[in-house]
Amino acid sequence: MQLKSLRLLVAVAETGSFGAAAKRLHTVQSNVTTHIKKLEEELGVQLIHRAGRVRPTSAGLALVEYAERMLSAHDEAVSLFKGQEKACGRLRIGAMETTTALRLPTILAAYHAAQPDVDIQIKTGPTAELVELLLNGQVDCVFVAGRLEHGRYHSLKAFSEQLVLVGSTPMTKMPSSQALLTSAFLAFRQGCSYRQRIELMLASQGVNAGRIFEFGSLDAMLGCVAAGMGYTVLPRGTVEAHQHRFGIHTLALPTSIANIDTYFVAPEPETWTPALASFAETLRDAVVVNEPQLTAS
Amino acid sequence: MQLKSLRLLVAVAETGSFGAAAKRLHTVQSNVTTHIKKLEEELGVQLIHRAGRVRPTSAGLALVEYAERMLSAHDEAVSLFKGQEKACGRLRIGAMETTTALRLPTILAAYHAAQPDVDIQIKTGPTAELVELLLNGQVDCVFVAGRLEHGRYHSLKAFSEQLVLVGSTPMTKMPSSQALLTSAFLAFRQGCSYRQRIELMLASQGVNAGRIFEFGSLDAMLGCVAAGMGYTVLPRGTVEAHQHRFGIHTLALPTSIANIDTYFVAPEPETWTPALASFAETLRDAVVVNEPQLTAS
DNA sequence: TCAGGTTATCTATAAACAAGATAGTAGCGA
DNA sequence: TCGCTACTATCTTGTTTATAGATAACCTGA
Repeated sequence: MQLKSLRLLVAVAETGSFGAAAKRLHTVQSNVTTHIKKLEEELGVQLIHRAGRVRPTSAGLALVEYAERMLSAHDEAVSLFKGQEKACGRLRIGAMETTTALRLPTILAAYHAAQPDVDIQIKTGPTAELVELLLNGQVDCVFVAGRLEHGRYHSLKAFSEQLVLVGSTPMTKMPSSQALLTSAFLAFRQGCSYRQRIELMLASQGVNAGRIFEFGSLDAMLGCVAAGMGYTVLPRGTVEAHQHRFGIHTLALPTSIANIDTYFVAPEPETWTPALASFAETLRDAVVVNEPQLTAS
Repeated sequence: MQLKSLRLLVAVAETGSFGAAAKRLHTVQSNVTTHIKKLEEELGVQLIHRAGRVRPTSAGLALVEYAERMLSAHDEAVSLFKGQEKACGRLRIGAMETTTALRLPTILAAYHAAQPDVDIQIKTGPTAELVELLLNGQVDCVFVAGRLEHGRYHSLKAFSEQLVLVGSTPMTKMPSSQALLTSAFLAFRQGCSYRQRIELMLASQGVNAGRIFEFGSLDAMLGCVAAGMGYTVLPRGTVEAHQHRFGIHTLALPTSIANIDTYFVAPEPETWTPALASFAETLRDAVVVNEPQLTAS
């Protein structure tokens, strides 16, 4: 059973004529006859009343209903890839908690305005987890800290963040090693690249990582820092966006530790759905506006 | 885009290998490559990651979802015709009010027990209307009074009914012409063959059809007869089935007027869905039990 | 019965397909 | 780094299938 034959069957049922069906689908009447006949032989049922008025039999009518389901699914699938201008379908994005909170809203708003027919799904998690999701094909693209060395993946430097130390009291210089040792550190769960930076920072101060509490959400973490539970390390922009809600204070970190780049990573562009391609374009536009010195690889 | 290619795509996505997909669908690996490649060219997107693990790209995953919709519709359609033993789908039956009330329940119960997966739809109406429905393909088969002369239709004498005169008082002989003239007659709406019999009966008594009230339902009609509104003519069996609920009385009519045959009419058997074929069989069995002298044409 | 329109059949050409053989490639382990 | 293995891509060949056009058969309505 071929989609071509079913399309002809539907056309015959609708036009009530083999010739008209042939014309509609740009072929000749003899081919319509052949296709219908083949369908009938395949199913062992007469599908079309030929004598007098040409119209579908009960069996034909029943098949037409299924044919319409198949054809509409087919046409929808085709429009997923060949839809002109407007993309449709689904876009699954993986992003770090901080990126989701700070950077994505603007971009998603712009994207949704451009492509209202795309269903957007966001999964948040630490870098390592996101890379895993991408490798498993459970998301279409991710925003992670650092480019993915794995070949056959497309990386685009999306955002540059400045990490700052966040505490509950104003700071003018780095807390003493003693203060750091006795304080707790709050970080995202295992795998978050920011957490590595915390450990790096502590090491640079000659302090071994002490107690590190793990959090799943940004709000919870900042709330706890504000409550004096300890320190954390976050992008400056993220903190500033929330500073009016929490009683928190920041301290700049040394450049070598502070600078952290967020990359947009996705499989090769040849594998992109129009929805993803369009998202990458939206992202590129947004990045160019913010910092013209973008790097693709 | 062919169903065959989509089936291969799904198999590749599920097995994670071209060779395994080929084996599953009883073909060779080179054909799988060709089909997938053709799909990719057609859609302008890479569907399968070939390097390392063979797995679908985001685009491939999206297409697989549509493919599954198409294929399941296809398989369902095939099982509609090729399903062994159990028929499925839909059966649209047209029947007269009296047949529906008196004869169908038994048959439908037997049919439903045999074919539980068939959705049954009943449309009731007078003979002329039912024939119209059948000719238009809006029902799959009908029960009507009299065989359909139109060629290319399959007729089977299903039931023989004895029409009786129904009134609100006990009758031992035909009411007088005078009584008939001053009485109202209750009948189904225009097109009901029983109504023609009423007029025939009145004519045989030398009376012109007087007031005839039209009803849409049997219950309403019998209720009105019981209330003394007038006479009606109905199959004996139908009346007997309802006699305990209404205060009504019957009088046998002359054989020439009384005998009326109900036929099962459907298009040619070649056009039957398994659901309809199975129904015809159930009916034939039921008819043989009741009156072995059945006639098919 | 005839005319007009419609479907079925036939045929030659072109295209598509399936299977097998072979070449190329990535990943793995020594 | 070097094979080894398992996999996909490509090429070839014979066969099947699709297409368009011409023609025959058919039905319907006048």
